Amino acid sequence: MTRILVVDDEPQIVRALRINLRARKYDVDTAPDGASALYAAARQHPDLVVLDLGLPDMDGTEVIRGLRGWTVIPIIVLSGRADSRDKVDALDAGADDYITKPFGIDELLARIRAVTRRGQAAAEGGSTIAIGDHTVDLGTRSITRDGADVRLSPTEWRLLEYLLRHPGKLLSQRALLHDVWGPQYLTESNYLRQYMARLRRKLEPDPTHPRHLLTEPGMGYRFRP
Amino acid sequence: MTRILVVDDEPQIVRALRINLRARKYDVDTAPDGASALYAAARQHPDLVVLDLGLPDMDGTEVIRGLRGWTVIPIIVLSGRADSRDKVDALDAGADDYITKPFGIDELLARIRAVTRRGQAAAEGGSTIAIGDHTVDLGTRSITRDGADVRLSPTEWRLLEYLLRHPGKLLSQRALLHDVWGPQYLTESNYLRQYMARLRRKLEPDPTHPRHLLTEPGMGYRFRP
DNA sequence: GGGCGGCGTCAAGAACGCGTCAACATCGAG
DNA sequence: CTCGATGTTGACGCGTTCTTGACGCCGCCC
Repeated sequence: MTRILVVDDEPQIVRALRINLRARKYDVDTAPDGASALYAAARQHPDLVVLDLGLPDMDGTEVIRGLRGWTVIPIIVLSGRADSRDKVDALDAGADDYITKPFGIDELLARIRAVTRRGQAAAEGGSTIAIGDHTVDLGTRSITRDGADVRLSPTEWRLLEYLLRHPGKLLSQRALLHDVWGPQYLTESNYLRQYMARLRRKLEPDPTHPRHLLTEPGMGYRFRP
Repeated sequence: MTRILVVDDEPQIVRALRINLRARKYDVDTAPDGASALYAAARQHPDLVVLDLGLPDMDGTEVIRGLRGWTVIPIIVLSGRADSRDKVDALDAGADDYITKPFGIDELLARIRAVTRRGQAAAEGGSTIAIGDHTVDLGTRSITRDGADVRLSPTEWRLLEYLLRHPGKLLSQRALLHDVWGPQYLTESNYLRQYMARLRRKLEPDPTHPRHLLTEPGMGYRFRP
């Protein structure tokens, strides 16, 4: 879950944000001033900071600089002043986005989505799937087994990807042949036997007794996570 | 140098942006409508797009989606409407930032700096990358191997940079050709073989058994840190 | 129990992708 | 103009992958 740190000294705004963000399944921490914000950030490692510039104890850009000294997590600035100077200062200090009060909650949510989406894309892009003692990463198209790489041919990859994208589901031979080889190969069950065997040799601990790449006689195949 | 594509149908705005951005040492391309914007982006590979939502030929969010289909470069949206709905739509379509007209040029510049800084931080992290016994610095475009410099041609640099900016990820031949040579070279796999060989001769300890610039037969290439 | 279809396995030729070499074109500097 | 560096093409050989056929095993049904 995404953890958001809200920094603002006005209780009613903090309350409104907390309610709205929690409703969207975000995890929310709050801090009323700059010092406690820096402390909370170091302690809780939020995934994103929503920061009001008008804090009682220190200037908002100081908080930004304090965070940027050790982390690159996104910072979205709230401010009551639409003054261009403030925006420039905050963004140059390291803020990722700047919203002027009064703002719509849906705009804030959209900007949160934009900022976190970017972070996730940079971090990985694809989740990783465990199959036996192998780790399959569909994003980078790589498979590792205790450090060593396992190489797959293009056809092997297409077949494995189709299986992994429908975990637990029974996939008919026709469906597999259609999506991996194409509509004119619907009867070539030879290929399927051939390449399922290859995948098992490369991925199953005991290829003759598969535990994840299962055969459903007369029907098709199934990937069991 | 950072290359910026400005998309707007109002000549005076385009002119003002061009002058101001050029003064800040940005490289500026322009496009008056959505179709030519998509064409120019595919052709010139800008590092950032400044996009006006009110285009004559197509909706701004359509342009965003068209770009997001193949690239992750930052997109900053300009709009005359402060309507919250428009902001949400644009950001959810894939925009990185949203500025309402009228805006101050210094605010735009600050947001450009914020967005490009983020991209660089996400891409490099430490700016210097080790590959074998060589040290590659993407910031200064230099490579050293125990004191001695290694020289690369412009095309070799573009190819190496694209590989290094996606460490561990499988990069298809199409993607590499598109981003290094351009969209009209998608089938010229000759170039790829030629220049991968050059990079390996210059960077790999044993070019015939590459340890970092790997080939995935039938699929593409991969940089292993 | 015998026939039958589905499945796993092996083997071998065909097709394809890739690395490499060599030659030519282009372009800017001296 | 000459020269060197860089980009552009074509061709060849080798290894991998794809394709195809055949065989044996097993469970199911008649």
